[in-house]
This record gives sequence, C-alpha cells and structure tokens, in this order.
Amino acid sequence: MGKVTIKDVARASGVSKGTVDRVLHGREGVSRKSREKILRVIEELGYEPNVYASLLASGIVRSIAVILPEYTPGEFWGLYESGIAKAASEAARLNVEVVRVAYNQYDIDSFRAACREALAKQPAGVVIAPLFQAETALFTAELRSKGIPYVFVDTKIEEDGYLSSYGMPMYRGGYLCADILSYRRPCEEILIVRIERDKLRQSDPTVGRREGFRDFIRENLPDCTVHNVFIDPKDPEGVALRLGKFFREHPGVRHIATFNSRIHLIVPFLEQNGLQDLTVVGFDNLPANLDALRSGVVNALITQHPEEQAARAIQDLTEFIVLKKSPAQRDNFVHMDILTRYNAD
Amino acid sequence: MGKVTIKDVARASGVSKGTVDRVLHGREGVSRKSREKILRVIEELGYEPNVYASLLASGIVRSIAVILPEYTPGEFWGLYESGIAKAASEAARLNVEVVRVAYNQYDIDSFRAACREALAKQPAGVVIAPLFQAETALFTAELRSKGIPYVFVDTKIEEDGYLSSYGMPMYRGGYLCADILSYRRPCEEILIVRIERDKLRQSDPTVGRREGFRDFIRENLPDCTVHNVFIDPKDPEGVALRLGKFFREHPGVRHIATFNSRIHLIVPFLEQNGLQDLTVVGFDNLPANLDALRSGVVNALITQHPEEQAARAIQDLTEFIVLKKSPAQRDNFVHMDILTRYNAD
DNA sequence: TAATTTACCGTGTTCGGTAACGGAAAAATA
DNA sequence: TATTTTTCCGTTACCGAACACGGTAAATTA
Repeated sequence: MGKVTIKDVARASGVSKGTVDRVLHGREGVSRKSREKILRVIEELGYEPNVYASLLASGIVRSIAVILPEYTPGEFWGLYESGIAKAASEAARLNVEVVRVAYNQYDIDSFRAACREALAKQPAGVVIAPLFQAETALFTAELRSKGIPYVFVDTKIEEDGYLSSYGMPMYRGGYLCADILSYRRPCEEILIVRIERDKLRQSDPTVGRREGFRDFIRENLPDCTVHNVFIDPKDPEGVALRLGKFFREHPGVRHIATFNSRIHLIVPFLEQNGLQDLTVVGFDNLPANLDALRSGVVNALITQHPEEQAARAIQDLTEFIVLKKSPAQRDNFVHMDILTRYNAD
Repeated sequence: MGKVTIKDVARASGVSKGTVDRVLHGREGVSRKSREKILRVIEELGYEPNVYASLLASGIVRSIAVILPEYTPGEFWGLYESGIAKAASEAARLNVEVVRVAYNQYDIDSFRAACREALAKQPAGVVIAPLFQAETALFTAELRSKGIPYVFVDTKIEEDGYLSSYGMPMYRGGYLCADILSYRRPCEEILIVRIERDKLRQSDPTVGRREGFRDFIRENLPDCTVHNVFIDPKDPEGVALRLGKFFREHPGVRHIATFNSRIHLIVPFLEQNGLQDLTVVGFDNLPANLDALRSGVVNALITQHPEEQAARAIQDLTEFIVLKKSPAQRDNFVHMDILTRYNAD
C-alpha cells in the first residue's frame, strides 16, 4: 500500500520534506540536481500521496458544474437527479461539491447563459449534456483553454478534449426497439409517434434510434410499413385528435413505438379508445411510463440508466481532480434494459 | 458541512479537547455534568467527526470477510468478483481491506471451516452467502455475540440480526422467465432442464423460480405441459444422451428454460441437433451464456447483477464500520435485466 | 489533620501533507 | 571587493482527530 510518506522520500534522497513538497507540487526553488534525485526516489519507493491527509491540510474545496436541461417533475431529465445526488454525496467526502446549472433545451441563448454561469463558478470540472453541438464546441474550447476537464453525458460531440463520455447507443436502441416490437406478432404496419417540437431543434436527439429501427425493419421485415404521427406534448387534445384521425385512416395498425421518453402521452388515448391490446414499446423509465407498463397499456420500455451516466461522470471528474486518475474507459455506452410489467420494480 | 471541530465543541462547552475526546469515545474520566453539557453542545453545533483525520490519526486498518462459494472460471459465483474488486478498492480508501474466504457449496464441512477461518481473521464485518441455512444461523449467532455486523448476499435467512441483505426475487424471476418464454409463440409443452446435484442439496436454490414459473403457467397457460430433465454438469455426454432421449419422446417441445445459470450446458446439444430454432430462456450473464445469446441459440437471459449485490454489501458494511451509518434500506432486491442478442453488450 | 487514592481534566505529540517564513549560499550587480 | 539579488533549502506551524502523559482537585483512608 501507500505506506511511503514524504518523510521517507526526503530521508532517502537526503533533503528536507519541504524540498520534496516543492518537487511534488512543481514549485520552483529546487536545484535541477535534487529535483531529479527526488523524482527518482519517488519512483523507486513507489510513493503515493495520502489524499486525505492532503485534503485535510490544504482544506480546499473544489466544485464540479453539472450543466443539464431543466425539467419539470416526471420528465426525462429528472432521471439524472438520483445519480447526481448519489455521486455528489460521495464527492463531498473528497471536498468537491456539485453545483447545478440548468438550461432550456429549446433555447440556445439559455444554453449560452448556462455555460457562462457555470464558468463564473470557477469549477474544477464540468459535466455537460451537449444538446447544442456547435455551441458546446465553443464552450469546451474555452474549458480547454482554462485547463478545466469536462465529461459528456447523454451524447458527445466530435472532438478530442473531453475526459470521458457517457451515452446511450442510440442506433442499437432503435434496433432493439424494433426487435421487441415485432417479437410477439407479425407486423405489417407500425406507427411511430414523434414530437412536433423536435423538428424545430438543431438536431433531433432520436434520429439515431430512428435509423436503427429503420434498418431492423429493412433487414427483417421488409414488407412492413412505417407511419409517423407528430404530436405536441403541451396539447393533449391535439394528441387525441391526431391519433384518432390516424387510426380511422389506418385501422390495421397493431404496433406503436416512440423514440423519445414520452410514450405515456398516448396512453390516455389508447385507454379511452379500447386500444389496450396493441403492442406498444417506448423508452425510458419515467414514472408515468412505468405506470403504463404496469397497467399493461405499454408492453415494454427500453431504459438506459441516466442516473448511472450522471453518477459515473461525476465520479470520473472527482477522481481526476483530486486523485489525478484518468477513467478506465473514455467512451462509455450504458447498458440497455428491457422492462416489462414483470420486472418493472 | 462538517466544519465543526472538536476544538469548537471544546470551546463552546468550556472544557479541553481531551475531555471532548473522552466523551466521544465513551471513555471514563469525565464528570457527569460536563459529559452532559458536551453532548448537548455536540448536538447543538451538529458536530460530525472528520473521518479522514480520524483515520489518519488512529491508523487502524479493519477488514471485511467475504464468505462465498468457490468457483472455477466462468461459473456463476465468479460474477461476484468484479463487484467485490470495485468495492474493495473504494473500501481501501477508508482503511478497510476485503479478505476472501471460499467454501464448497456442496460440502457443509467446508462451509463450517470457512466460517471458522473468517472468524480467525478478526473481521470488523462479514459478507456471507447463506447457502446452508441452519449452519449460517449458528454462525451469525456467533457474529452477533461478538458484535460483528454482517450482510447477506444471494439470499438471506430468516432472522433479525443482519445489517442488510441483497438478493434476487426468485419467485418473480421465475414468473418473468415464463412470460418471456411464452411471449413469442403459443406453447403447449415446455422443457425445464435441471441440475442433478441440486436434488442432493439441503435446499435447491432455484425452487423459488420454479414456483413463480409454475404459477405463471397455471394462471396464463393452463393447458401447457411442463417436463423436467436432470443433467450433470460434469458429464457432457450424459447431457446429450438424456436430452436426445427426451426429444425423441417429445418431438413437439419448442420451449426450454433453466432456473439455474447453466443454460450454456445444453447449447452444444441444440447446435448439433439442429434445434437452434427453439425458444430458450435462462438465467445469468455467464460468458458462455452470453456467447449462446449472441449466436442465437439462447433467446433471452435474465440477469440479476451479482456484482452489484457484492459491491453494495461491502459498501454498506464499510459505511457502517467507519462512518457508523446504517444502510438506507435493509432488504434489497436487485433489478432483473432481460438480455437478448441485441442488448447483450 | 496528613497521606493516599480516585475522579477529572489539560497539554503535547503524532498521523501525512501543505505552505509560509526566513536563512544561507551562490550569482549578479555595483 | 562590497552589496544586492537570486536560487535553494530547512524549519515550523498548521489541518482535525487520537491518545498517552501528567497534573490538580476532591474524596477516602489512615
């Protein structure tokens, strides 16, 4: 174990511990000769600093800024919360505190403001969900120039400065979704329910899933037709109207999927129109989705552990900041769970 | 935060830090009056000891004994390993080391020896998989009399002295298994493959799953016949013989399940006899099982995160031992994952 | 009342690091 | 050569808690 102390190193290299300390912290005031000797001794003895003694003595508290979209209770981004709380309490032991910064995922100015707010807190590390890709690239460039490490969650952007990234394999999620959907009964027509507003966005986050889904269908069910209906989460009546119209026109549809977390939005419609017997698959374990799963309206949910992403992102950062340990793996994809009514709890 | 120090408490209660220290450790040499006053001040100020300063000063290293069945690579009990390693490295930060003790799960004497061996190490805590129930009760009684906290993994026994327990919901697992198995095609006959040796055991660990499975069938598929075939893991040829005989007698069987982790044992037989198209469901993500899943011979695996059980058991114990914090929840059931070829990785 | 025991309690050192202070030697300048 | 400036380095006082040591007052005993 790390039983070698600074004192040992000092003794072994014939200098005082003050000098060793200077070397360890890269401060000046050490001749090249002794610096080299000390480094050699550290190597030989396998000296490892005692983090807690260090924290105790220095007393510095660092912070990690977590930049995520804001949410109302029950929404997707709320799922990150438990992971953040858990990781934050562990990080607190290492004198690092987690500060939250939220932004409106449909408003790029809000995102910019959030980035500035985060920077103003002088964080030692940043966790960020890069929904706005171009804007994120600007921000991370700034982080890099300041030497602040950062971790992506949800998705990542193509660059090379991040410490680690946690994401969901979107393509494979869509592929899996198609498999589950078509598993039970032969399918000829499928309805995909999409969110109106996602069309407005810089980039639709579910596009990867759609591709995976499409490829599965093409490879395994080439005769299957896929329909799309767009709904607005804020307009429940509109949802019912559009779906009603759709089912009048396509009474043969027996399969429904969504690629976002809002499958619960169509549950009232299905219940009110006696359509409980369709095969319905969605994503993410929102409370409302789980209810629909238990009641049998939704047959399966694919979940991808957002809480784990958040927790591990924070862990990686704290370990890097205080222990200077890089994460074991840089790009991480979380596991996809299949939830049915029998394993929802 | 825990910014209140012993010094603060001492100052606020008008005594020296030595006295406060005595109170904190329940040592004598303090008048009743000052003891009460100090306790009150501690309460008021919300004093919380700085664990790391404490560890630094005391320098004591404690150990947790983990008593699990021994295994050869690729077996079920090997799945615990990664969780143990992870938790052990975290525990090491808190000056607690994890020591392993293994026993032969089919030999009660070996179990007894393991318990004695564990005790001999003077552990500050014990993690145990209680495959031998009666014998475990004797052991935990001893632990209780010595004031050593313990946590159950895999299953628990009915008593009341444990710190926490982690287990799999066996009944629900069997229920889920039946659902997955029958999901795809109507089923009239099902084959359950069981392990010969489990009949010899004190208690078959998979009995709960069998009950859940049976109930599902009874409730949802009353016309379905369930067959049993017993195999011996050490005798691959015997496996092939028995299964061959079975399928000659029951050529209509299209569904196979196991309730243990050994579904991989029947894979060679299925492959060699062109039976890849059956619906096959098993338990646990052993490497061999995952291979069978990816190759398509096995359709689904239900896994229950043994590594998480182990990790959390060790976490609970270390937190209790050094921080004196009791776990948030005493009885814990881990989540059941459904693995298919599309989410195996 | 003097001597001794007991009950209380404060001080100082230590754990492994951090960081400020100040002194001595070497280098640069006058 | 004398003086100033650098460069290098040892010493020391912390951080928050643990624990041993030793000392004083009160309670017992003689």
